[in-house]
Amino acid sequence: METHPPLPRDRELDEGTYAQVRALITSGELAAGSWLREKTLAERIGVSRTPIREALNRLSAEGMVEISRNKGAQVVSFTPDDVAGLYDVRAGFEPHAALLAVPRLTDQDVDRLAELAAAMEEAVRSGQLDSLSALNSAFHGLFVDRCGNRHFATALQTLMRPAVVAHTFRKYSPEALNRSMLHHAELVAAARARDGEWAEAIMRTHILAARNAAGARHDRH
Amino acid sequence: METHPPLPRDRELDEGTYAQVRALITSGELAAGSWLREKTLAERIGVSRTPIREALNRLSAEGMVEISRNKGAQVVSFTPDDVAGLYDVRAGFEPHAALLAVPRLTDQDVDRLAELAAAMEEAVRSGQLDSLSALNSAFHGLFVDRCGNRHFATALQTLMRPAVVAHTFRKYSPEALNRSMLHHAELVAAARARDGEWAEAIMRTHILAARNAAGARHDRH
DNA sequence: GGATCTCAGGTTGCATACAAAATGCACCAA
DNA sequence: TTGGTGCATTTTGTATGCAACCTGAGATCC
Repeated sequence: METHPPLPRDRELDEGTYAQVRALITSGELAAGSWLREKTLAERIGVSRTPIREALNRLSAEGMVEISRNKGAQVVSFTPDDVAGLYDVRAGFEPHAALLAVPRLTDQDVDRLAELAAAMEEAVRSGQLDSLSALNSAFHGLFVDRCGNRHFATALQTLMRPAVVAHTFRKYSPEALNRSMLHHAELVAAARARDGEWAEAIMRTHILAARNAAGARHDRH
Repeated sequence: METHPPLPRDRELDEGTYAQVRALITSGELAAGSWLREKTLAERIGVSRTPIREALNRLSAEGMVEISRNKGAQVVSFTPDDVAGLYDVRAGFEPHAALLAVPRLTDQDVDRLAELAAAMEEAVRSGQLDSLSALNSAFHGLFVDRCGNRHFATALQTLMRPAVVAHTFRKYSPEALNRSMLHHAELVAAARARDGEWAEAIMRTHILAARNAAGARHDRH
């Protein structure tokens, strides 16, 4: 008996409801602070409330949305101090991840980094600042994924995902934007040389520069 | 006999399905690797499958359980390398959390730390090694919670929660166990003096000692 | 005898229905 | 006008039913 051919319509479920809701947030379609109504999202994505609730719970655990009991979920909004804290912490964690990851990178990984860096430069040239965020988080995410420690990776992703919400390249001056691209290129070079310490150093530089570019310097208390 | 010392119920008390499921894991009642059947848990806790599913999703996002699609959830299990990696990362970042947290502690916070440290010593004296894990994670969690950076706190908790599953004081030698208690006492002293740098130093010592006591030394490449 | 197929049991994924809680607004009184 | 009160609507929280899927045991075929 030949089996039923699988209905060829499952392409719309790329990665599931969770990814779609997250995309609505990272794309900026749902701004920081806006409410995420279960029914609205359910109709928009075309599923029932149940998978929406699961997605919101997961996003809440990851820090991208905040849920108040019996009141619903809203996209996290950041005080300037939150943003500053985020950069501080990233400045602490991500260079360490780079140090761990670089010696483990495959040649394909390095090529992918180069590809992403090139795509970002192209995006800057053509003024497509919106697509930068996704590329940038893929670039940084690769270092995190390859750090060789499962739990460090998930913790770091928990840390970085809300950063995507807060981070916008639109605040950058042309000069800062250019410097950021140079950092990416140098990270690729360090990766290609499999020099973890070099990567660690430039990553730290990169994040501290970003902290300034985003106007997120801390006032020392 | 007095078997009810001030248990760590400062956060959400047992109200909440999530907390109850987590308690089953942290208490060791559900060992690493064992399956978490939704129906079984639902009957055991006395709710329907829906809140159980939400709890499992959240625990999955926090790294304490692993969910395979259509197959169910199981308590996360650790390779020795995972455990070693966890200690490495904690050694890197928890001392920093202590440095940030100590100047912000209230007097009540310090009293709570002292209370927890005393409860742990009592547990050691009476051989109740099982209750140590919960007390210990409450103790460390307080430093993390008070570090003054929301995102740093959630990331570190994501990192530490699975560690609770892996961490067992049963591997400790009596000597190591005793040293660990002394570290806690010294952390309380540093906290009472509001000396962040002292706390940072002893916290780092504490974690590196724990790494050895748990037999989780890395081969550094 | 060994491998494959079929089917039954059980488990998860999703949709729907209902209960509980919160919000907003009209209305009333001071 | 202003402040409070009660009701109606909206929204979330939970329970339950059903379909899809995975797993394992027994039958079947070579």
